[in-house]
Amino acid sequence: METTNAGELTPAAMAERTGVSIDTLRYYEREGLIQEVSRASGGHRRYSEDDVLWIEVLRCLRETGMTIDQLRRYAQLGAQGNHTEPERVRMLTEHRSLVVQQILDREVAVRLIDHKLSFYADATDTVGPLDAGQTERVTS
Amino acid sequence: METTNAGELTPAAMAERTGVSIDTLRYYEREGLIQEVSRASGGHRRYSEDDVLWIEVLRCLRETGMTIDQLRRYAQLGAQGNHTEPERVRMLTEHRSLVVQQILDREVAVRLIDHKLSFYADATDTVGPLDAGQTERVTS
DNA sequence: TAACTACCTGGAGCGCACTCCAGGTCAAGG
DNA sequence: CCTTGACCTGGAGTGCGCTCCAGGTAGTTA
Repeated sequence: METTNAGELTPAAMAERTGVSIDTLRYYEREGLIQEVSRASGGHRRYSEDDVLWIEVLRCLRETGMTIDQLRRYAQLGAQGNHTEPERVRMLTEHRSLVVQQILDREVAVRLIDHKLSFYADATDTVGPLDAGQTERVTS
Repeated sequence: METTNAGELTPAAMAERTGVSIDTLRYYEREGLIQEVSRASGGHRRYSEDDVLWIEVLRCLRETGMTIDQLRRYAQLGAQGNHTEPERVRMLTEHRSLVVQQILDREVAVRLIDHKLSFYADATDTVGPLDAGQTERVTS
């Protein structure tokens, strides 16, 4: 096996660590979400521990609905230096309120599901035809 | 204008009420998510108040990640009568735990964003070059 | 030396959830 | 009667985020 320095991860190891597939890692790099991944002899990628942290940030933002476009912008701002901090803060603040809203929406969803479940629990098997359709009453 | 009975909604009115576009309403119907929408003369759809409630349930489940395939299955179970209740309960219960997990994930995301924001707040404008990149330290 | 394995690149393909379009119908208003 | 506008249908198109593939290279193992 090709020698691997301490703290350096092969693509396979990186995929294992982060749960992001090798293809997706390359895709992120192509799209400008990850900069300058170092290379071993033969051109093989070697990811650092910092790369791991960065991927975890990307995934966290991505999984909460930030688009690839926005992630690219955020990454490029980071690469451009300190003067871009206000814009990065703006992006994070905006995304934060989006995520907070997602939480609120999902809390509503859980309550709706619970309501429907309690409806089914009450019904046991003595329900009439009114309950058979798509629209047993939802509004409490 | 074509006569509209009380409590009946034209496609345009339905879109307005539910925030779901006319095209998407038709798409849902084609896909079997909505059954037997009534028609006015000339074949124009007329949605009922029950349809409104059902669409709101669909959107609630859809927006929390239930796929069209699963929604179709859920809708068809509803149309098949009471004996499908156990399966519907199973689907809702499973989806519920997915949504709960989404909430937990998003709470983690908010904390991560707050951490990064507090990092920026501390930095004011006296930061060194170490902070410029993609990977200012994230782990507390 | 030959085979094997992990990785490389550029580019095509895919699944999902819509979204749009062409061409047509039909009731109401002028 | 003619125009207008909301709606109809079947089917094609779109954008996003991956995911896969062909053909090639470079170290390691037998």
